[in-house]
Amino acid sequence: MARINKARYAVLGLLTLEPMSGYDMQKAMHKTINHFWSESDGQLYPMLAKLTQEKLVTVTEESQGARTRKIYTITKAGKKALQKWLAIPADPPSPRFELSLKLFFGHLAPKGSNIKHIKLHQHRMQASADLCKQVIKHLKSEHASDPKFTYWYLTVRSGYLNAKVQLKWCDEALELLK
Amino acid sequence: MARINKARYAVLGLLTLEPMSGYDMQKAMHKTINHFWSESDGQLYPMLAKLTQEKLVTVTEESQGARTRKIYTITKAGKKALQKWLAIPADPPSPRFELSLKLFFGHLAPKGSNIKHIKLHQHRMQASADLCKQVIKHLKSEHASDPKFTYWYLTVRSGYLNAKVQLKWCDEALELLK
DNA sequence: CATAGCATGTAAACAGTTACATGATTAT
DNA sequence: ATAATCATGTAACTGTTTACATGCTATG
Repeated sequence: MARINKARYAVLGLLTLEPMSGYDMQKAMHKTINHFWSESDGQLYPMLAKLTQEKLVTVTEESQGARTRKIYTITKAGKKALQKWLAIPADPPSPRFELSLKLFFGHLAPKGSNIKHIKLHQHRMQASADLCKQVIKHLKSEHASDPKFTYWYLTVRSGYLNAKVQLKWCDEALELLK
Repeated sequence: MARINKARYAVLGLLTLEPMSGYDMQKAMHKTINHFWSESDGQLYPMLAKLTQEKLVTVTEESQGARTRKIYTITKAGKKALQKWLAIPADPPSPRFELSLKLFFGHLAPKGSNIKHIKLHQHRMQASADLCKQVIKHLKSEHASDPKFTYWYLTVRSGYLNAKVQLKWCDEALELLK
């Protein structure tokens, strides 16, 4: 079975929101899909170039003085490719939870390090839950009538529930280990 | 900052349980750390060879007739390397939830495909929750007095809670989309 | 005039998957 | 006999991160 490159669809998807530059896309990623998807800079620009070559996006250069921005726009073919991918069932995820891996061998770890790891995780999950809560609030007040609202909401809701249940797990874990 | 190869520590960690062959390790992975960690075959054998070269593990060949098995044993240096890694805080995970990515652009998807994806996810999460439940039961009856018990339990407990909250999310999502 | 942010990209190295290749042993 | 499982590995490809490289523009 051929492997499917998902970075390309993340990029194509973002370009359906509006035409933008590579730099814009970095920021857009952080504002939108960051809870459940991430691409590194090193992937982004080469992917945009590749998609241009494949005619799934087009470029227009916009210059402001000496500086030029390359604005990418998705083509009809690009949108079709995205829609085709959207219909394909997701691969079963192959999980990589470093914390669990460390904890599984926790009896070999130096004293206190397990608890330290869990407290760090707790801190991150609290931040994630707070952020999701904020995003949901923002979505409800600004985008409630948008046809995309339900879909956007569901992704953030998933992030929120995950963070919350991880916080619950942290409490249990700290109780058990102390 | 240098990147840390985690596959090597998964391998070293499994070898602390008991000496085993590459083939054994594949099975051991499925029985133990599969809920939160996975390595492909293509990683495993080269990694064992590499670790041998670095003297973090040793090999002894065991022959049964014409067939030979290579049994790997962790060395003192290997155990030290593992313990050192166990003390290092985990990297913040960079999430890759394909389902969320698809759903985020769900308004562009063909009719019914979003719901199909969620139902598949629901099915997988139910299977995962059931498996975790079974593993917990097994742990409690067979390993309750093992000093590793608490750590093993916590990893499975995390998997169970995650699966459960995802099932809750599936219910909400299906309700919203129907 | 220094600093932060805007803007685009490349190169090297490493990680990871898939498919291929080979052959022995055990159970049906 | 034949199928499943034991057993070890390689090669090719693709994905991904990190660090590097360059230079402009706005703000204090």
